[in-house]
This record gives sequence, C-alpha cells and structure tokens, in this order.
Amino acid sequence: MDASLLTIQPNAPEPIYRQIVEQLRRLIAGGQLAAGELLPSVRDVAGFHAINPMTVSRAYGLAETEGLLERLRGKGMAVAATRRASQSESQRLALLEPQMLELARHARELELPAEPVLRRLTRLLGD
Amino acid sequence: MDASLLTIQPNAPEPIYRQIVEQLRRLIAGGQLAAGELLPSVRDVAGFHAINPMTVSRAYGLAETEGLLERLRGKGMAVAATRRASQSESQRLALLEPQMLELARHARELELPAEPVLRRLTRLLGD
DNA sequence: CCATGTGTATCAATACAACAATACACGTGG
DNA sequence: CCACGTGTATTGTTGTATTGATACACATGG
Repeated sequence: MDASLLTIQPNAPEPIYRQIVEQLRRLIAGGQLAAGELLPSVRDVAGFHAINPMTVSRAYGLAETEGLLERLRGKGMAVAATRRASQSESQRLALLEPQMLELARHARELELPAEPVLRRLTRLLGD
Repeated sequence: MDASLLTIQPNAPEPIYRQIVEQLRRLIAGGQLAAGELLPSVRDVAGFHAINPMTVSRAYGLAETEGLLERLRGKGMAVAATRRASQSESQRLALLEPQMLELARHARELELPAEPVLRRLTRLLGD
C-alpha cells in the first residue's frame, strides 16, 4: 500500500487520527487491503501528508487495539491475519448504517421526498 | 414551535450548538418553520434538554448571522421574514450534497455496489 | 412602574488535537 | 556486525473549541 492512497483533510472537524482509523476499517472490510499486506511507515504517511508522525502512530495504535492491524516488529504494521477475507456485503452495509440513518433524518427535516435523493445518490455511486 | 421538536444528542461528537443551527437550517428550508414563527426561548430549550442556556444562545446568534433568524427585542428569536417560503427542491437537495458525497466515498472504500446501498436507503427514507 | 422574560457579554474551566523534539527498543538486511 | 528502518514513549507547548456560571441590558405587559 502506498501513502498516497489515504485521503486526509487536515481542516475537517474530524480529527486526523480518526480519519485514518476509519478509512483503514473500510478499506480492510472492502478487501482493498488484503490480510498481511504491509502498511506505509508512520514517517512515510506523515511526510507525504505533511502531518506529525505521532498522529499517524496514534492511528495505527488504535487500529491495532481494534484488531485491524498487527505489529510486525522491525517491519512495521500489517493488516491483521485474522482478517482473512473481505466481509460479507451485509456486514459492510452495516458499517454504513449510522450514516444512512442520519442522511434519512436530514432528508425528512428538509421535507424532501425519497425519489430525488435516491436519484442524486445513484449518480454519485457511479452506476 | 416547541422545544421538544429539536433533537439534541449531548454525547454526539458534533457540538450541540452546531446541531441546533443545522437543524434549524433544514427545518426552515423545508418549511416546517414558517417565516415569522417564534422560537422557544433559550431557557426553554436549555431546560427541556438539560443543557446550558449559553449554548442555545450561541446557536441562535449564529443562525441570526446566517440570516435564518432575526431578533425581536423583548420577544425573542423568530424565523427571518426574508425566508418567505420553503426553498425549491433542488436547493434543499443541495444542502444534502456534502453528506451524500461522503456516503458515496465510504461506499466506494467498502467496495459496495450501488444497488444494496440504494435499496437500504429506500427503506430508511420511508418509501 | 416594575416584575418578568428576552438574549448575551464576559470570564473561567476543561478537554482535546496536533505539533515538536527527543530518545528508546527492536529487528532487518547488507 | 551494525547502519538503518520499524513503531512508540515522553514531555512540553500551542491553538482551538466547547461548555459552564454569572451578571447585565433591554423590552414587554399587566
């Protein structure tokens, strides 16, 4: 994996270390990061995105606690071996549930019917 | 309008004052809050939701700066008269755009095809 | 007139995120 | 062997944000 594959928005309200963790969670669940695959070093990621190495380290540490990554001493961090394959579609869909719930609530507050929302999302999902 | 119509989650990462502002923006855009309608006082909202009155005041102040509300001295805050009617459907849809973009990005990271996402959202939108 | 209800200015307390600069322990690989 | 590359613990600083407690100015309305 290359450091450029991570999307980081330094100005977002979401803290950087959490952006990284949640992005890793999705990339692993979706199978874009295979089990055993080596991640870029904290210094690589920090250098590429012009952020502090300790911020990346914090993200990696949390991801390890969560069971997403594992430490290979002397090598770096790798996708945990327990993540043998990408999760089922329904499991991955469940990860989107909170966000979809919030979107539905906002649409309701805007008095928006389902149809235009779905139409716009169809385009955005590239279908 | 009644203080109970506002949904507030004190434990959410999103700060309370911003939850209020954005909710007002949508309720006004959707027409659920008509122009001229009087809002509940800061102390009413604060008391009902067990939060600090200053937090509500801050939200009201921001909403006024944004042109959503206007101050009626001695009366309280009311929906700005300039908001004569609910916005057009496309304008309201535009307010959802950032959230829909983020959802699409996450779905892509999860390698989820459009179909199951749209199917689930169709249910959530109550259609 | 004045008690009551508005919003809010002000100051303080707290928490958090990010950065900076080191230093360290460890394993790899030439 | 040993230079190098891993991640990380530590300490301190900075900036920002959120919330809270208090007191105040103002207009209403009986």
